[in-house]
Amino acid sequence: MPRKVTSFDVARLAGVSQPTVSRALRNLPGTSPGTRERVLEAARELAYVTSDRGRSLSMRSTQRIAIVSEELTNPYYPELVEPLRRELAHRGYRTVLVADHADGNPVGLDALTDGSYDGVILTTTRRRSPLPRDLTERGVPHVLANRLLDQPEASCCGIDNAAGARQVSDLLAALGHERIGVIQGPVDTSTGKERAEGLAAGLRGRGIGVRRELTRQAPYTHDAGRAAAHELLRLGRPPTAIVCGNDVVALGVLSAARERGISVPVDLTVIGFDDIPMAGWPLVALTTVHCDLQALARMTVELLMDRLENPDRAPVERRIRPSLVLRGTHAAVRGDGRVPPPAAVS
Amino acid sequence: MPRKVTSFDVARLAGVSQPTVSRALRNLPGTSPGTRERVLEAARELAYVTSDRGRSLSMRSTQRIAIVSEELTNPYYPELVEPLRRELAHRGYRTVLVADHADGNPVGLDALTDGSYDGVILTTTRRRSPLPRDLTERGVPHVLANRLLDQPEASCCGIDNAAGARQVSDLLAALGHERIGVIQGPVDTSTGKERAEGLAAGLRGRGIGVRRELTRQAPYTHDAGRAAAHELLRLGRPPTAIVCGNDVVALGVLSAARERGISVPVDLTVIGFDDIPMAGWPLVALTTVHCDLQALARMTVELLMDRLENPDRAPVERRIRPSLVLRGTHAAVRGDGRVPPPAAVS
DNA sequence: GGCTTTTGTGTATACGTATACCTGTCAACA
DNA sequence: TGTTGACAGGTATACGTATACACAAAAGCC
Repeated sequence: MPRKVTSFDVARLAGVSQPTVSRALRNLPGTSPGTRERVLEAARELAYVTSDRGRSLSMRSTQRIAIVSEELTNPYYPELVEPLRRELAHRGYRTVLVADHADGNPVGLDALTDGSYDGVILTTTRRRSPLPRDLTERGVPHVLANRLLDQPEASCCGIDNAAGARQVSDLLAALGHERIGVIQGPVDTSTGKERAEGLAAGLRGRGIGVRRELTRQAPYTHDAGRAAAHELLRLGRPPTAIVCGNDVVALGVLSAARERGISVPVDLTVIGFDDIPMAGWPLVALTTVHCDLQALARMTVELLMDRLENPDRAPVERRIRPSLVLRGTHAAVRGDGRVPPPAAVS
Repeated sequence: MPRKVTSFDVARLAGVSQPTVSRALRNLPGTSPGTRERVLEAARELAYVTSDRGRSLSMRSTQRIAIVSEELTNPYYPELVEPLRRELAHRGYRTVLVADHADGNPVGLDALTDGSYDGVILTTTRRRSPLPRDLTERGVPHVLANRLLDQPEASCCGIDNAAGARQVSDLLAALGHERIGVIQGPVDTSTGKERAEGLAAGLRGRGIGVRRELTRQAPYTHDAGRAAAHELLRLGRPPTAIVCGNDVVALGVLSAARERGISVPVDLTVIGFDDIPMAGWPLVALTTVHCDLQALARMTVELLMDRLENPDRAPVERRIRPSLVLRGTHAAVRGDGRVPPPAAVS
């Protein structure tokens, strides 16, 4: 087993000193073309790769960004992480995913502050999470993506959830729905709170009230959405439409409807939020609110770069405007007229 | 902005030398209880966190394992990564996800050999990928999970795909299907090859032939499965059952069937492979082959630990046995008798 | 109470790279 | 031809931790 090859080995083979190797390999000025060529040749021959540990220690920078997220089994987050990764790679940073709740314990603050990362992107932060403040105190640059804090302690980039919810309420009003069920997300998340409040406000503006007995709260999972939907659908007078905290919950509602033999959209309208790819599959054809995660990622990374360069600047907040996507799970309330056809044959 | 606090700062505050701090914080023998207490107190007061860069450089070990995988937007991989992460965390390792094809280029070999990781787990390797050999040459311990190589160059842990495919063929034969469509995975993946061959062998054993005109090949995506299914379903005599390379492809087939107004399972039986969580949703209720990814992860990590401790031992191969899961997308061929009911109401 | 053995802690150094600084060479210029 | 300056490349050191080794003090032994 050959010992790991270092820049000293390359230097010896090329007949130069170690710093010259460092300069030549990075194309810094102050190296003659001939020497540079000899160094490159030697490095190639030895299959030399610069040690990330040595470089990081010496440069006081790892060129790595941590993305903190709940388990990736929620299909929304890979969709958010991928454009973030791409955007960061484009700027020369590697991305590292850090699980939010490793085996039940909250995220290890130490793991984020041990110098492994130049910055942190938080994606599943709760409204009152102490994590951003902790990171600030320890001097780790960070921004929030997707979710926001109650207090503007950090720069953040989110979706304009109120605007999205308003579009949903406009659609439901236009379709004549009045008994509207709501399965909102967790209230300790900004998305859960903003979407629920935006929907209530939008419906109120159309003269429609949201009734407490038709409202449920569920974490962002299929099973929670399914369970909540069963509760609503077995009521004496079930809702004619169910608005969900996000798409995954909406998929749970569709599962519940399937189990009860309720036809969507004929007997029940279901609306999601996020527009994950699955929502666009003909099998699902979910009417939902589309969020441009490319734009969200671009803006988030921009904000992070700003934090890295100007750590003391005041935090800012940005919003991406979403748009309604009409697919196959909405229809006018029964007896009210025509029903849109299901997805067309391609 | 306070300068990053080091073990020297802690040492000064505690009135000891830097090495004593190192020893005390790690509970090494050779430190008196009184001194240890003073050091811990000082570390707490300064909110000291051991620098990962310094420790890694000094210890020649990062306690990090890289998991190389295609984009996480394929729902299978988060399901595999999560138990791997858990298993590795249990043994004191952090996990880092490395994208297989960052922006189109093959995975950066340098990124895996720059000393950032103590070992590598490859999850989406092709049958003839040069990556394992390269890693061996550069002395980076590694194992394969899920997929295998043609040449046994590395330790690996996979599913017994042939056994799973045989169970599928037994089921189809029992249901009376004879015109069987196959949408197999990429032939340059071991999973694609083994499942297709296993199915053909199993059916042949039951006196059923797999016809070339009913066979398609598709990458492991929903859209590819959907397109292939449309091809098969618009044939003059379409198949009565379609066996898919994996669940995601099967979901594409279900989408295509929905688009064409074909009823599953009455008019078409669809079989997947993997049993991703989505397959169990009542909305989908996919009949498929279940793979125990917990077991796969446990075995994989075991193999990797063995590589870390005995780098020169010969590679080994392990297989996890899968099992058929009967849900709602299979039925006896039409006109043959009774049809199993769809999923029951809960 | 002299001897060895153990124990606690400090000193020196390694890990692999990057960079401030210094030196020597050579071209340009008067 | 002596002076200046640019430039190539070497020397020394920093980054933050871990550990081999030295050394002094304390403890055990007769």
